[in-house]
Amino acid sequence: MYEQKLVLAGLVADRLGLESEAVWSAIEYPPDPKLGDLALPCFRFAKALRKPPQAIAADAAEALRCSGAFANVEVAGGYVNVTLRRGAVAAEVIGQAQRDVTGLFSRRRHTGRRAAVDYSSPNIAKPFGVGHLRSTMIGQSICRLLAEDGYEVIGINHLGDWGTQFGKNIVAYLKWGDEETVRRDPVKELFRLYVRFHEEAKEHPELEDEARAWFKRLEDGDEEATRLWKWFISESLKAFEQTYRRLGVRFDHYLGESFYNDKMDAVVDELRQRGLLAQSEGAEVVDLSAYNMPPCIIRKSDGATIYATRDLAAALYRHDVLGATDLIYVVGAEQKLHFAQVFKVLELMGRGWARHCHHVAFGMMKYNGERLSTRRGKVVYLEEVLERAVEEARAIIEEKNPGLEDKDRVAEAVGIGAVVFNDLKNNRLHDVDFRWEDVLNFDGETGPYAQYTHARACSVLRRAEAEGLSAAAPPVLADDLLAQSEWLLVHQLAQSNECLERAVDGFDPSVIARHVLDVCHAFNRFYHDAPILGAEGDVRRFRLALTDATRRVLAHGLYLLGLEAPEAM
RNA sequence: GCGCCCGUAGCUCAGUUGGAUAGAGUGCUUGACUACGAAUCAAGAGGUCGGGAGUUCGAAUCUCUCCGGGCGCACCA
Repeated sequence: MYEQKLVLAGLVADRLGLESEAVWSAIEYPPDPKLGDLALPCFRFAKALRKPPQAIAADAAEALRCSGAFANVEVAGGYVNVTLRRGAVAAEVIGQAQRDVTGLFSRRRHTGRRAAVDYSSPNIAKPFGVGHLRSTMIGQSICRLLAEDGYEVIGINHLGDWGTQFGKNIVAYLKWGDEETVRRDPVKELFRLYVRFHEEAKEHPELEDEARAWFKRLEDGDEEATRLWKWFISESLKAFEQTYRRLGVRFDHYLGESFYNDKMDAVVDELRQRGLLAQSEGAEVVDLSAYNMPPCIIRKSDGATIYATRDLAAALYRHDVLGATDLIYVVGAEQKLHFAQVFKVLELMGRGWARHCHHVAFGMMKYNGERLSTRRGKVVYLEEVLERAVEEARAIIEEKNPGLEDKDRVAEAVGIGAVVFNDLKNNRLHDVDFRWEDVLNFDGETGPYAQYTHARACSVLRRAEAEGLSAAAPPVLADDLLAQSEWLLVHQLAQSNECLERAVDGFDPSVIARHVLDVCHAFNRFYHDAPILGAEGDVRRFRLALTDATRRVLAHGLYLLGLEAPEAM
């Protein structure tokens, strides 16, 4: 649709003496396809041109008609409604999808930029709950979206691998744990020990002192403490990586908080040199009152650094060492103020690139309306959610398609697809209340629906191939040979690039999820409305090519969301 | 108290950045498989876009105000 809009904008801009960009951004889609395929409301030009909108619309329509570029141009009130040469446009859109789906989605606007995306970032020795799915899958999808639009992407897992909690882990392990049990199920066992620590500490507060002492030893490089700490990390990572593999998630770097331990002094020194550091209530802070924010604490009153210091060091590392031009943080909305402070301090440190730092916030995951809290042991394990969803998928396959090959692999793809899609389809910022019924629902606006539609298209194409029919390059049909449902599908496919742009600009995978659903709906409607294999000649060739284009767009859209697209299910 | 986010159908949510008659899914009622896959499609009922005021040709969208919910507001991350 991009080409068509360019042509329209250019013609109208020339005639009216406006900027092409201004016309372009005014173009929209009519509410009813009977009105046309593109619409240009002329109200906003009235003031500048000092003419009534109707006259402007008439003038613009005249220019469009003369050009002969469109099938039909009508004026309705202050609107110009344009009907495209549908046969030609359809062939072009389908051809594009078949040659290179990526090209249908993206104009690669950001080549030459490198984005460091910080996502997932679970805490070591704590369970991977459903809540972590948000950062993980939103982050993963954003990585793919940015790469699609030309960015070079670096995915970073900023593991929570440092802090006083490790003193607690060590104490609890030495008192109540054993190597064998930890090895068997590291995360669950370490977490069990951690929860027990908190329970026992209520009765025996001296445990807290012991934990602090052990963390101090860790900071001082004590051999025993370091050994245990490293062991906890490697065991936890094994478990996390298993989950990441199931989800199809991968990182370029695992750079945990501890990685920046030796990089924070430089930050503090620079802040001091620049005169940004102030004493306040015994702590060293950057005063941000001029920006209507509380001070950013750099050093606590006991001299220790804090997470803002660490995030500053991490940002500098990502920019200076990793060469990132854009820093993306996929972290919960509750940390909004923290990131606003960190970005502001970077700016005050003279880092102009601070304006390319983005906190991609998302709402909280709740369960029965309550906040999930690992500390209080309130967790829904992600592995359990995935397992139940996969079981559900397997049961449905047994019922509907017992002869399917590769049942296990497909059940895995569909079950996990349901969970992931459910998390990506809505506005990031909404809090979500986790409900089993939502996750285990495979009908309607769901991942399995999208996967099913894809498999259905594949199925038609398989049959076509078996009959020796080609789905390659579509013929150009006469406009009136195109059924309404066919055109609506083409029109939907053609909007892929604007969806990608909106998704990238807003760091919002849900735009793609919605688009995938819209394509599915349009395809299924077309599928019911028009026989594909039962048609003949050019019409059949066209419909097969359209089916093939749809299949490609769906597979790619699902990829951008991090879902698999099985060819049968 | 201050700041940010959210409020649209019974429920979960879209709404192309101020445009035409506010749309999906789900649930409910109903129709379509001897049919290229029914994990599908179609039809119906269901709305004071939280309330009120303002801005203008035009507001779910922008401004103000009130109500309701969430999150944050210095030594946890």
